[in-house]
Formats: sequence, C-alpha cells, structure tokens
Amino acid sequence: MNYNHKEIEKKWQKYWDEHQTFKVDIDPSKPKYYILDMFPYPSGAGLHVGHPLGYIASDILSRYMRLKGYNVLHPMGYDAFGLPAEQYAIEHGVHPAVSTEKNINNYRRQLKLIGLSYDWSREFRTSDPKYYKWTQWAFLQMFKHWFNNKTQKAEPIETLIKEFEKNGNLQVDAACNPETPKFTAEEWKSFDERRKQEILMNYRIAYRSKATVNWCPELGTVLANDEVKDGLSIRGGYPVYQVDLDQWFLRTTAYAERLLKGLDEIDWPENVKQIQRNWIGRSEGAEVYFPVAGSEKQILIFTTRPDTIYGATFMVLAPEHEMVLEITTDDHRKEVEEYIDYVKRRSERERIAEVKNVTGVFTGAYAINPFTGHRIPIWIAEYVLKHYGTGAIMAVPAHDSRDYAFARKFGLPIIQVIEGADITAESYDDKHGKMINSGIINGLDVQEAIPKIIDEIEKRGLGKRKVNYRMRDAIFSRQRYWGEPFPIYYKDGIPYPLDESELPLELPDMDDFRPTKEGKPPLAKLETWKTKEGYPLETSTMPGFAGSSAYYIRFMDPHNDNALVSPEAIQYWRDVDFYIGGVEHAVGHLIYSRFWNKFLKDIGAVIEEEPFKKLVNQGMIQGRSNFVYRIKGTNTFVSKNVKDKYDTIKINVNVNIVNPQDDTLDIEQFMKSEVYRMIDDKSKVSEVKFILEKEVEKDGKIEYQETTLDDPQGKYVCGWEIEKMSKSKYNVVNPDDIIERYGADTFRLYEMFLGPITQSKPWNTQGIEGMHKFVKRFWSLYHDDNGNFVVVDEQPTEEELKILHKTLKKVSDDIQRLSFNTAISAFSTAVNQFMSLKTRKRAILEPLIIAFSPFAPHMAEEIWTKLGHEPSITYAQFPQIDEKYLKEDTVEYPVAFNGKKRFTIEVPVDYGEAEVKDLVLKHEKTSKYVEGKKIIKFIFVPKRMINIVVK
RNA sequence: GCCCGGGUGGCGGAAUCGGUAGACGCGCAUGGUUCAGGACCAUGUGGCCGCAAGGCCGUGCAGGUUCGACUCCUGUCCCGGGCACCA
Repeated sequence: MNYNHKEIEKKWQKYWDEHQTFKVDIDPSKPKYYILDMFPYPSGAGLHVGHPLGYIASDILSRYMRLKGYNVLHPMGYDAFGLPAEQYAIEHGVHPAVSTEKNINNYRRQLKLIGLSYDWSREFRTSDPKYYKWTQWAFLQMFKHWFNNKTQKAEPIETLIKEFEKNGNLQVDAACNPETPKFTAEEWKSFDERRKQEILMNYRIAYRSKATVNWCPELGTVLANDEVKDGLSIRGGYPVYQVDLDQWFLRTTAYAERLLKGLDEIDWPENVKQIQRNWIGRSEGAEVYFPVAGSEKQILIFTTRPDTIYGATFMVLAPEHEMVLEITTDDHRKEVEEYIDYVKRRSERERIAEVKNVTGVFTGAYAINPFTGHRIPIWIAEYVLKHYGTGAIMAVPAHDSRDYAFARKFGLPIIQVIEGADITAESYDDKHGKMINSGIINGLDVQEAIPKIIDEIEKRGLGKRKVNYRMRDAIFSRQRYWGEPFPIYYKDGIPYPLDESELPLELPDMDDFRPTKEGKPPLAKLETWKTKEGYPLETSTMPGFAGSSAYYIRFMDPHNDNALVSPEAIQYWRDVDFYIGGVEHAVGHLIYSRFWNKFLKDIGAVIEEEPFKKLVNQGMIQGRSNFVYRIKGTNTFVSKNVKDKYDTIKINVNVNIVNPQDDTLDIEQFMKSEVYRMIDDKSKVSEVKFILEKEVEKDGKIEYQETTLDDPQGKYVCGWEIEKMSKSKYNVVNPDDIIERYGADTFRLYEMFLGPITQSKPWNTQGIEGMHKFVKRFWSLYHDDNGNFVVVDEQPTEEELKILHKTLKKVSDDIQRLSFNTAISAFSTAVNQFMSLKTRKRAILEPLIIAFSPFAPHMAEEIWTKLGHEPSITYAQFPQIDEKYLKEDTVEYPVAFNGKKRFTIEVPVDYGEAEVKDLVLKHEKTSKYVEGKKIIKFIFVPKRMINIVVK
C-alpha cells in the first residue's frame, strides 16, 4: 500500500496524546526557548485555513528548536471572556459558559488535527476561576500600589501613606490625578477616612474615577479607545457617545516613558513599534500660565512651539475645560452655554466628519500674553481637546494651520514671527527659520529659540518644560456579565479591596445577563452579589484585555494555586522568546501586556522588563470569492462574459459550489442552496432564469455568445475577486476538509509554501495538489511502488552527500530567518535530485527525514520508526552539517562583457585572478567580444563573476 | 495631510552582502503510458526576432551613481496598512 495520510496521521496524533510527547518541565541542563502563539478567542465559526498560518510557523520553529536541543515551551489556551460570547448568548439564549465550552472543544479538535506540538497539559482558558484568580490578584496589586516618578517604579501604597504622615504630599512626585490638592502632614492626619481614601485613589495604579468615556448604548457598555473607530464600536458597529461615568482605570500613562524606551530593546516589526510610539505620542514642549485680564485667574496651556509665543494672538479652551464658565462674561454666557450643549450632543463621528468646518465661540474674556503684554481674546472651540495637554492652547495663527483656519474664519489677528514665510494663504508650520517680532529671541533660529524661551519661561516663573503624552489611562471596567468580577466591595460608597484569601471571586451564574435599562451592569440585578458581611460588590466586570495581559506568564506554571508563577518557573522561563500573532493587536493587547509585565516586574513577580523578545506578525490568508450577476429587478442570472449589456448587481456565491479550475457554477447546487438568499421576491423561486455563455471562434478570435440551459456547451461562469476570508463573503475554506482530503502534513507544507510568513496572500486550493504530489514523492524515496520500505545501508556517494548537506544548511538557515517557503523549495529540489539518483541510502535519507520532521511530523514519525528507531523523532538531534560537503571543486563563473553576460566558464575553485584571467582570455568565445577592441579593465570577484570592460 | 510597508512571468513567489533575474511550485503546451478520463513519467515554458546558432528587450515609470542595479540615490505614479483637529 502506498502513502496513506489518514492512517498515519491518526496513529501519530494518538501516540503524541497518549505519551504527552510535547510536555515540558524545567530542565536546567538545557537552554529554554519559549514559543507562543497569540491564543485565540474561540468563536462559533471555528478555524478557517487562514487561522493556522501562524500556528504552523511557530510549530515548525518549535520542532526545529527541539531538534537543536532546546527545552521548548510551546503552550496553547483560550481567551474565553468577552463581548462576542455574551452577545451571542443574548441573541440565541445560550449561556456563554456553554457556547464557550463547545467552541473550545471544536478549536482543540481542529488544532490537534493539524499536528501542532503543544504541551496540552498546560492548556487553560481565561474564564476559568483558577485562571482569573490571578487576573484579580494582579488587579489587587495595582490597587495597592502607586507609581513613584522619581524611581520610575510602582511602590506599595503603605510607603505613600507613611510619607503623607511625615511630610504630606508636598515632596511626592507621583503619577497621579492632576487635580490632587497639596497638603501637609498635619492636614493629612486631620482628614477623615473618606477624604483619605479619596486622596489615595488619586495615586493608585488601579483607580476609580469619574471620566468621560465612550458609552455604547446598544452594547450597554463602555469601550476603550481602540474598541472604537470613527465613532462606532468595532464590534457591531453601533454608535458611541461621550458621557461622564464612574469607571475603573489602570494608570498606564505612568509607564509611558518605560513603554517607549522598551521598544528600542526588542526585536519587533518596525511598523508595530511605530504604531506604539504613535499611540504613546510623546511630545516635548512647555506648560505656560497665561493670566486672565482683570482677574487673579490663570490659564495653563501646553505648547510644543514656545518659540512662537510672541505670535500668540488669542487663546482657545476646550468646551469642557473647567474654567470656561468661570471666565465667560454675562453678555456671552448664552452663546457659550449653547455651544457647550451643541458639542455634548455630537458624537465623535460627527465631529470627525466635519474636520474642515471650524466652529467656536468667544467667551468675552481676555488673557494677557506674558511676553507681548497684549490683551488676547479667549475662545472656546471643539478642535481643542479636553484630554490632550491641559485642554487649553495659545493660538499662533501664523504658524499653526488649525489656528490659522480659526483666525481666518473669525477675523482674529495674525502676527508672523518666523522670517521669510508667506502666510497670505496658509500658515507656516515648519520648525525652521529665523525669529522676528519676538523680543528676546529675535534673530535666533527656531531650534535655538525653543530652549532659550523655555529657560526664560522658567526664570520668570511662568511655567516649565514639559513632556506630554497622547496616551491616556486605560479604562478597565465594562458594564457586562461575561468577564472577570472585580475583587472590590463598597462600604459607605468607598471602594475597598477584598482580602487575597477570598480570591477567586467567582462569577455567579445568571440566566438573564442583559444590562439593565438604565445602563447598570447585569450583576447589579443580583440581590446576592455581596460580601459575606453584606457589603455590595463591584458590579462591573473587567474588559477583554484583562485575561490576555499576563497569560504568557501563567503558561510557565499553569496549575499553581499559590502564586501567579513560582519563582523557579519564572527564573527558568523568564520571557517569551518568540511571539507570533496578528498585527491587529499592535496597540491593544501588546501595550496592555507590556504595561502589566512592567508592573509585575516592579512588584517582583516577574524578572524581565519586556515580555516578548521577538514578535512576528503573520500575514492574512485571503479568500477567493466568487460572484454571480443578477439582472436588476429580475430573477435572472447572467454569466460573466456576457453580462455587460445588462444592468446587473454582483452577489457573493458560495465558493464550494463553483469549480475552482474555471469558475463555472454548479447550477443544480445553486438552485438547491443559494438561490433563495439572492432573489428579491422569495415567492418567485420557480421563475429563476439563467443566461449562459459559450465560446465561439470567429475570425481566429474567441468570442462569447449568450446561450440557454439546454445548450450542452453552455456554462455559467462566475466572477472572482481576492477578499478577506469571511463567512459573509461565502469564501471560507475549512481546514478540516483540506486535511481530510490531503492530510495535515500536506496542509502544513502548503500553508508555509504560499509565501513569506509575514505577507498576506490568497488561498488557492488548486496549488495544494502540487504539494500533495511532493509529499508522496518524499514518501516514495523510502518506499517502492508496493509500499515496501526500501532504505539500505550502503555508502553514499560524494554527490549524494553534497546534496544532503547543502539542503541541511539551506533549510537550517531558512528556518532561523523564518523563510519557510524557501526551505520547502530546498527540500523539493533535494527530493527531485535524489529521485533521479534513485538514492535509497540510510546515511542520506535518515538525516533528511529528521530535517523534514518539523514540516511534516506525521510522515517523519512513521518513517523514523521504520528506520528502526524508537518513537519519537521529536527529540532526535538535528544532523550535523559538514562544511566539507558544502565546498565545490569548481566554480561556474558568468563571464560578462561590458556588464552583459555572454557565457559561463568552469574554473577550479582554488584559481586566483591571474589564472582565471588567463583562462577567460584564451576561451574561444572571448575572441568574438574583444575583436578589434581594447580591454580596459578585467573585473574578477572571487566565486561570483567576471566582467570585462572593452572599448 | 503625515508615518510605515510594497510594486519582479498567466498566478503564488525566489534572488540572504551591489555580482548569472525568474529558484521551487501552480497553470499551460507537447510527448509517453492508458480503451478513456484520472493518476504517473519525460520535455518545454518572461517577451520579441530566428530553422538554429545567436541577438535585442525585460524587475511600476523617468533619471542618476557604478565595470556591474530587482538591490543604492533623486523624482514620480500606483497598491496596502497605520495615524489623523494631539497644540
């Protein structure tokens, strides 16, 4: 019998399961290597062929590293809490725990079918109380710590209390709420419990605060900024509004500097680093106080262009700025209040849609420009954001395009302070040029003016140097059911932490998990949601990213009930060496994880500053969609090449009823399954008509003619396009089907062969045939036509050894640089060569199968045992590469004349320039190109090429 | 608008350091095998001219540097992604 993938793959998957082949433990005698896939959110749809791309790549690397003697930690688990399961539950009445369980079982089945070498003993899901105990624990630690800016580290809140008792907060430099009042030790001691807790809350790393948040009424929850796009929720696409609510936050901004610096030390794709830098949004500048005319009040602004302060001709505050109503004069109050109201009602989406239409109103108040002494009007406008900087700006219309547009619209003065710019039609925003009209900095270049003016600002006590970040603290609560409960209870409305001994605080079972009509979380409906003393517990739950923030740590020691991770485990495994996943997590998960890890490092729970040393983003596998064309207003479908004279609409048709070779539609299947979805008047299914096409040759050219169903030459040809693979486009290819037909080994190889791992590329089911052929050819190196094992113990030839060692070298290099497609090419070349040499020798074929085993592990195991070894090939040793066989005796040099290659010449490898030159000049073909010409230069690049310049 | 990627045969892609462009595979063509289809095997396959030998052109486009450019530089077009009133 010949190669039977079904039998072999089943056999070895069972063996791996029963023997726990990939189970790892701490082993100080071996170097560790931690390879992690971004764990999946198990959706009901299961895996399509695009999902395993990254898993297969990391699996090949894992298996390769094992062969190289590393102790490889390669785990898998499930990110199981979150909105989709709950949304599904609400719509279908299935409890999220039930649907999650079902989906996980399906995912596990599919993953095992691919032959992925996970240590399944470490599997967990984030919705398991044993797991989320440690998510809650980490939250409690964040609640009990503050961030000391001086040490750039989290410290226990007790140290802060001690300092308050000693010196108040006058000498404290902490990441805290900017509105925290200053107080002395005496004042601190005089505060009551409520006041003390309120103040401490301003310092905690996990804290509760009223804040303007993205409220999505349709989902009944608050969303993080990265869960909102263009004013709509990413999940569901529902409108999102800005409202003030009490929320839990993580003080991620405290770590802004460390998050930024850390990026320089890690091996991540440059674009992901760039996205994170952008998101952190560091900018240097100054904070400056502008006094309000005729008042004691001052307005603090942030600017990155203090050099242009002499050109500041007005000020603008965010409409939500707390001083707006204080400074507004009575004759402008009505307008101002109306404007604030107008801004509040607008969703972010509307604001974005109207970027070019500048709006704003005058408050009636004036400020004094501290450098020019001029009275400048104070306006409010929605283009100034409450959350960035201080929520107030000095407007320099000559050198800022937004201020310029505003000044032009409202007729405000424009003063140029940088020489040479033409500001008649637009502002000059560049940071180059000489300062003019600028008092003490006149004549300086912008770059010199900035530090000088900041020095002056500081000297005069007007403000100070300031680094500002665009990043905001992460909102950490969701008004939903299916998430981790907070280990927090309320006494007199003040939040207190549960004792660690009470963890995990388990999510109670509920039947109706819809949010209440008033927008209260589902848990608020539970009478029993209280501590044993009867204090009410926090009713919101943690967001989706909570459970995924430290899961990589938990995999190091997944069943430890006494600690997140044991000291021995973290000491040994330390961090993730290789992390692979989609680029869509560039800011969400990957920022939160880095933050979480840094915090855990500060409290001594982990060792490394950065959690993921190397990151790779696999590309997307796109689908090939097919379309049918329906003539508008009818139930008639017209074939692609004859559709142009009709007014048609194209509709995605299920790719499984279209022949991938020529895109012809299976009309019978179509009538059975698809038609109903596509026609307008469902009662007229019986009237569905088709206009087919047939090819006709006319004057030597092929033309398409319309024809009907009863014409045997007639066919319905579908249109096609490369699109994202998704259920709604009916272009999903299921890995189960592919594996059933071709086997997991072929599937793995084909996914890798499609192209570079980081690149997106279309799935093409046609091509897999070629890969299947290759796998069978590989198998046939070891077997005859009747399936007999035919490997023999004979001495290999020099030629065979050369092919083997070159292949080993190439494959080894390619795996290390993640170039799996070229590694497979190398195997293909080698197999072709061994086939024609009829190589049957153990000394060649045994090393070859070891090297191939990361790619096609099932076949490799089978051959390995036939070669007489004990299973499993997993812990075999990667063959030694012998340099001796990589060297050639001769080099084939291309010989070019004036840069054009004319012929090649075979030269012994040890020939020097003089000998090669001699050979080339004597060569019969050379005369043709040098005849009647002069040789100007002879260029010889050893082992590369020869170029002769003639004239 | 700004910031990253990327444009190579009919298709997926290769060329790792400036040195033989198109490896490997799909598809296609021809032949063998077969009652036939399929499977398998062999050969060919960037374009143009040519029976051939050979020649010319060719990595989005236009220039430049170099003995030599897919690779480096300048400009430009197109495609994909990220950010976008961020002071």
